[in-house]
Amino acid sequence: MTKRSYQQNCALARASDIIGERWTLLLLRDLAVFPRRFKELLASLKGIGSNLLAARLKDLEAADVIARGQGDHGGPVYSLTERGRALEPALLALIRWGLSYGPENQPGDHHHEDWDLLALKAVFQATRAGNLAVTVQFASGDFEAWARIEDQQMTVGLGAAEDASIHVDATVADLFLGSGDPARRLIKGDAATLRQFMSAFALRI
Amino acid sequence: MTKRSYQQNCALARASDIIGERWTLLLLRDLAVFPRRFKELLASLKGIGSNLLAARLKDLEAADVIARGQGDHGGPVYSLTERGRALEPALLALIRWGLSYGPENQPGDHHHEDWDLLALKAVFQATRAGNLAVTVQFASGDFEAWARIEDQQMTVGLGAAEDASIHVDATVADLFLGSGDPARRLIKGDAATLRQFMSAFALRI
DNA sequence: CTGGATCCCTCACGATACTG
DNA sequence: CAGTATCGTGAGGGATCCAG
Repeated sequence: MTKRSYQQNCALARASDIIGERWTLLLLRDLAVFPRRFKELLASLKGIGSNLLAARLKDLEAADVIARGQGDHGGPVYSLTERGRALEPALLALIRWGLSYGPENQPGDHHHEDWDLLALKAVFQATRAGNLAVTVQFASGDFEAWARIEDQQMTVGLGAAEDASIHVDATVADLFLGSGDPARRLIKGDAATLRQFMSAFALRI
Repeated sequence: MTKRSYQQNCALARASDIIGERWTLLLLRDLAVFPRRFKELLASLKGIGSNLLAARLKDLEAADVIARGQGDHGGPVYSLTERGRALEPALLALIRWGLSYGPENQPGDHHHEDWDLLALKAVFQATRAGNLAVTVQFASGDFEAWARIEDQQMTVGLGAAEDASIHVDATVADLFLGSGDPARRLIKGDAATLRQFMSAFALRI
């Protein structure tokens, strides 16, 4: 397995050598939200082929972008290293650019609710957050995730957050792109705070 | 020419559909500094093959990322559209990440001085610039470029800037990575201002 | 059953030759 | 000079197989 390289002494070319191959950015997108196992990645990256996924994981691990750990179930779990997490600003910048093509769904497109969590982070505007401190719990079907704003920083994650003061019966897309008053999604918490939370994001940039 | 797509309703996947193919980011890197003609791109992207370059240019033009214009010499010249320029933050973020692998040259790597102009923009720190307003002219061999700081913004370009108050006999790499006192590169201008200019960049982030 | 490895076919890539 | 045409090669994609 001899890796192909652009052979250019340029930071962008070096970055492209590592994360520029097909599927790699999307793979890192998934890991940016939560550690994943092989099967989950295979399901998320529809069409990748298990051999290619294995090769990508191996290369990224060798490049110190991801690490292979041990999950609760005993099997391997992949997560970002520090260097991998350092990619997040670049991912968010690319997402912002991609959003300029509109959030519209193309017929036949796949969709995972998890992806919207990173998109949400991409359109978060620290200056709009003020001194807001809140954690919002999303739940819809088998999708369960949270988003927290605190100290003008935003963090997201999968699963349940114990400190969530607001619970909505919605995915991220439901809440931000759905029709009607978002407040009707509320299961628990204050409608005004939810509005304040939502106003911290600029869907159109 | 049916384009391959990830078919995911995700901004990052949509961005990858457009600028995620091999060579594309490097091609846009070149155009981000200056409009280019076919031959120049072919020379910069060593190894691309003229058919592939032609295909990439066509796809990017169709996606409204680049535009094909007419140069002084009568031949076609490619430049970024507004949407292409909107990619710059993402390019700079990727460059910053790539820089964490160090600026060291690998044996056999190609290098164009132009690439360092974008890298310089990537490590520019507005907060360090203060109220500095200066244009620095680089010249070394057939390389001629300028970098301007004004209103805590930085711009770069190829060629000569009439308003350059500082002239150095150096490439960007010479000035920032070269050994010895940078001031000895001065041809015209104030050494203290040059130091101030250089201190507006954080090569290590 | 999960986490891969192996195989094989196809297509995108890369080099070169050629044309307006 | 700016591409187009052609073609060999290797990476990608899909299915299947194997080990823990």
